[in-house]
Amino acid sequence: METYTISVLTKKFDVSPRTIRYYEQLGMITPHRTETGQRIYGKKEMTRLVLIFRGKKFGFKLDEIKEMVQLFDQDPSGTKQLERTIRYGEEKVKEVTEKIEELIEMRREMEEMLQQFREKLRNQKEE
Amino acid sequence: METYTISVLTKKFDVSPRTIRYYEQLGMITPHRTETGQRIYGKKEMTRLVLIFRGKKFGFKLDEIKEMVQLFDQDPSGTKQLERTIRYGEEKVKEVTEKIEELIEMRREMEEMLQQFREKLRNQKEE
DNA sequence: TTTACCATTTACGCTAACGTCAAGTTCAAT
DNA sequence: ATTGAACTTGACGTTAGCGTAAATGGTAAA
Repeated sequence: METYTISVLTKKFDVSPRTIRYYEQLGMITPHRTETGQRIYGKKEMTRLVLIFRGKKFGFKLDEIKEMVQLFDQDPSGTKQLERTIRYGEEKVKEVTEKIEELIEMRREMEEMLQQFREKLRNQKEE
Repeated sequence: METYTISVLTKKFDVSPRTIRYYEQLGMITPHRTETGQRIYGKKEMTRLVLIFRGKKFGFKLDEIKEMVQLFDQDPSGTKQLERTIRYGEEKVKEVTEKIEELIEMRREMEEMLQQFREKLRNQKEE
């Protein structure tokens, strides 16, 4: 079984140890410990961290990310729990879809302006 | 010519006056004033604010947004300036494109997990 | 065993992006 | 003319997300 120390993670994700411990403090990850108290991170923690940093990249707040991570990671068993999870997940998918659409619109507008600048540049060069 | 007071903007964008004034303090908008000192916001400020709030939605920091807004709004005249603006703009478009692609990948993964949960739910209901 | 590094907890510090008074001015309606 | 809402400028307060320093303990190689 693959395990990592905290220093390995700081290199893998290019963040400080403080950052990793802070996420633990918020209850987003729960690494095991050696007898002497050193943190050991397994595969589960790794996948969580990947989700966390991806979430951060898109401007989600840490407590939003915490919700999402817990949701997609705790493997709900009860029927009620399953249904709740699915509903929540569908909403999150919808939110992401909206973000995507707005970003596409944003890009369209940016390209329009760029096009105008390009034409202006052509006109200037002709004279 | 359409103009607005600050209270109209707070309703339009659903933020506090403090927020609007803070953006002015950072030099992101520069509303005109009446003789008594009241701020008046015109069309130009409106479009800037739209850009600002859109940027915020995607997790850009205010000073990043400031750069982008100034860029696409100052209508550069010199040939050198134009070329610089176009290059910068193309880079921003590229960044946005990457964000879009990653978000799409994220959504794909979310839907995969959801699909697994749905199947699990079906299996539970059959028993 | 010493050197050098990696780990731990505790705790105070810092910046961004506002919130929240306070104290005064102006506007709009009665 | 008065009243109340909306505006103004300070200035201090707050929260998230870490940074950083201090004091201490474990570990691996020479």
